[in-house]
Amino acid sequence: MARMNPDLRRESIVAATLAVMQRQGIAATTVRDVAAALGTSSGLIHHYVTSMDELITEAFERAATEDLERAAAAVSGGSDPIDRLRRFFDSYTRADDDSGMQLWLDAWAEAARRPALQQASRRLNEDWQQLICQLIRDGCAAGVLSSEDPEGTAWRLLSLLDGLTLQCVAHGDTITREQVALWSHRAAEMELGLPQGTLS
Amino acid sequence: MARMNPDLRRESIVAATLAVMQRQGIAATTVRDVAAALGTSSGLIHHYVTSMDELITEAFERAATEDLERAAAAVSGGSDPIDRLRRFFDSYTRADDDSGMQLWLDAWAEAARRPALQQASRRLNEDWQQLICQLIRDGCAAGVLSSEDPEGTAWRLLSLLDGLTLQCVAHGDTITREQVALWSHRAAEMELGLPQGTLS
DNA sequence: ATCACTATTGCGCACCTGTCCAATAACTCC
DNA sequence: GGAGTTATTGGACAGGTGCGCAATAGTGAT
Repeated sequence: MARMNPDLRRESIVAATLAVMQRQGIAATTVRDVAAALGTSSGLIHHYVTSMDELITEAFERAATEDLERAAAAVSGGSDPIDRLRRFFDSYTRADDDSGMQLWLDAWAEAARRPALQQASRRLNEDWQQLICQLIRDGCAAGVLSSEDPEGTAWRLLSLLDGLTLQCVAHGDTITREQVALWSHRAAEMELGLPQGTLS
Repeated sequence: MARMNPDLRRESIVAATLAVMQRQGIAATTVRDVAAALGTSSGLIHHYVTSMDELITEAFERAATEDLERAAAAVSGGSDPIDRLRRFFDSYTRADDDSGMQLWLDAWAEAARRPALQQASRRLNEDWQQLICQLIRDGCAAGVLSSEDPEGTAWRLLSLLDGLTLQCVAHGDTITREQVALWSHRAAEMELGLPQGTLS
């Protein structure tokens, strides 16, 4: 393989690791797979990364952070709180494929055994909850929706989305993506005192 | 190791497998670990079981089925639907430790790579949903609660419980068991047209 | 053109995995 | 007691794992 700028090389390693993780799952991601995906040798990976654990955590953290930023971008701009809420559910529900969520399933399961991964996963979940919470507070301030416990409501909505998507990804089509969207809308309408159908 | 009745032996192998799975996680459970837990040799395991995959699926299926039956037992008897609902949430929320739910996290993550496990997991989830659904229908028939979509409501409540418990188990104490109970009660009250505080 | 530097290689090491199998030990029945 | 059955053993096998390291090749400065 041609020589490469170290920063770019490290970048490409993390990117390749992420791709392998999404395809094969965290537990089945090996140094050799990542090297093969890059068309290089396994030794090179260890020249840039001290351990496989560190690499996996870093790749997950990057992917998850990008997801969050995408959601944050989706709800920014346009000041109608109801519309921002709609856009939030859209960005969560309309993932291109299941690999993103499958990565979360892996991370949750592995968290108990990988402290660094647990810390990253935990922090990112709290950020998601804060994103929803802010959306609710803004809507309350604007007077278009109501919640007597924005923090709790945000946790309930996030957990419901996680739980529904989980069914979707882990069990094939026990429930469909359309149902995830519809049902999370219904729950949000109940939580926020909105007329049924406002979000769908 | 002393000779043992084949049926009892098989029983003990599945039980030992389950114990190892709960301690180390599904992915890290090996034939040798199970054999060591029993104080026997690894060859013995394969004398009773055709493959490791089959063994893991069987152990998970047994543990999960027992959980479900415990919940079903908790809601049977006593005909007050509200009280049965309360008992259901109690039995789900008051697990002795986290290892039971951790097993579910593992199963959901592994489901994508183990078809037999996915099938078992899927079927058991549907059974849980049916259990809740029947509870709701009974309450509707008795006129003490209302739901215009019992199937959907059951999926939402189950997914919410899964999502909340997930946060609890995967992320330490991001949210507490008490909050899981309280928040799922709130959601159920909203879903079923019950006055706030009915279930807590 | 020669040098120092370092990105990259590819193999070796120790260890782990599921599965299989001949040998052995323990039990039952005659 | 001897014979037949089978539960149990312990190691062999082929393959996989993360990691380390001497050797190599490409690069920029002198």
